[in-house]
Amino acid sequence: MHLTTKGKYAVVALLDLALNESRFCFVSLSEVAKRQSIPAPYLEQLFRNLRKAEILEAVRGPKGGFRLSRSSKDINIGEIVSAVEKRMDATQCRGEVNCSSGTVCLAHDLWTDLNDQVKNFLSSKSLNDILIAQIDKNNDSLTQEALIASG
Amino acid sequence: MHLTTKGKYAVVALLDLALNESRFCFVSLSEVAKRQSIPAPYLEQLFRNLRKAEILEAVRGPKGGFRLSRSSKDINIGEIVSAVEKRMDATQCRGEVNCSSGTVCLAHDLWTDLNDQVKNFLSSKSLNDILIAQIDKNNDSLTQEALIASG
DNA sequence: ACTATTATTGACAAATTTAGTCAGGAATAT
DNA sequence: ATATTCCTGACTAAATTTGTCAATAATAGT
Repeated sequence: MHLTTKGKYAVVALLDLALNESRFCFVSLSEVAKRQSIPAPYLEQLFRNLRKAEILEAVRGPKGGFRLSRSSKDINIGEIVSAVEKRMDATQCRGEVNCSSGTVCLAHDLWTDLNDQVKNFLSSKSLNDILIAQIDKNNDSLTQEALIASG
Repeated sequence: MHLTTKGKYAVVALLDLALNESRFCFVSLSEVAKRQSIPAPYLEQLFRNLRKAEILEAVRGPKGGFRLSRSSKDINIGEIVSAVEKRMDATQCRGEVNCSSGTVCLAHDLWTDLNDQVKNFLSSKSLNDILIAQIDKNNDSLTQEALIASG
């Protein structure tokens, strides 16, 4: 089970897109890359995968760019991560499929369960959920600061 | 967050040890390695870490070998995995600690939560839990077979 | 004391994966 | 036309994982 910068970059980039897109406006890859400090050519690779997974839509040319192909409420973190990560599945015992045959893999169910656990967690969160949580948090800290300042 | 063969080998090896040890008998590394098809010199590295983490005890010389330093009920999968995996922590945003300073990492809490999720799951399972589950499973399938055979 | 067995240590090497780069091409608004 | 932007495939470098090796230390049995 591998969660690398790919998955993290992808999620952050999509959050950035969700924040900065408007219905009729596409956001260029280079803007996102710059704002989030992600190497642009690297992000291209990731966006490629996200487009294949029908999470992103693109338009070429000037004023072109990317936008989410669905509402941020209907895109969950799990699908983003598995669109860009190739080895997210923890099930494979040493990469071989015939794990239960031959020598029994004593821990097979353990890894299956862990896998489900992670998958369920990531699938239960939408892009929008993350944004809301972040905004709430900022408001709280602003309120805190205001209270302290006024205190 | 990386779960590699190291973590999997370690868990399987300890399960093997738990199954094959008796209170006064140490099991040699090479036996475990052979039974579980793990390259012995590689397993040495892992056992080194498991001993440092005080999960294993060793005795050298003939009739020497390893055994669990505690009851299998008191060893959880989480500590085994973190004894051998160096990058299990998913929190770090691109490896940097100062994530929340400077540019805000929009997804920071997400990865923290995921981390907790995995950590809690793995810590909640003891070696013994896994063994019991496996034994129950085998009994069930034996019962199934017996039922089928008896027609 | 000698021998065989087994763990201990540190360093090394190969294979794989991740992370990042590059050059050229295709679409499109102006 | 031209500049902008996405699209594609291939490539490189760095890091990590996986596995190996050789020499040493401890100990049981003889």
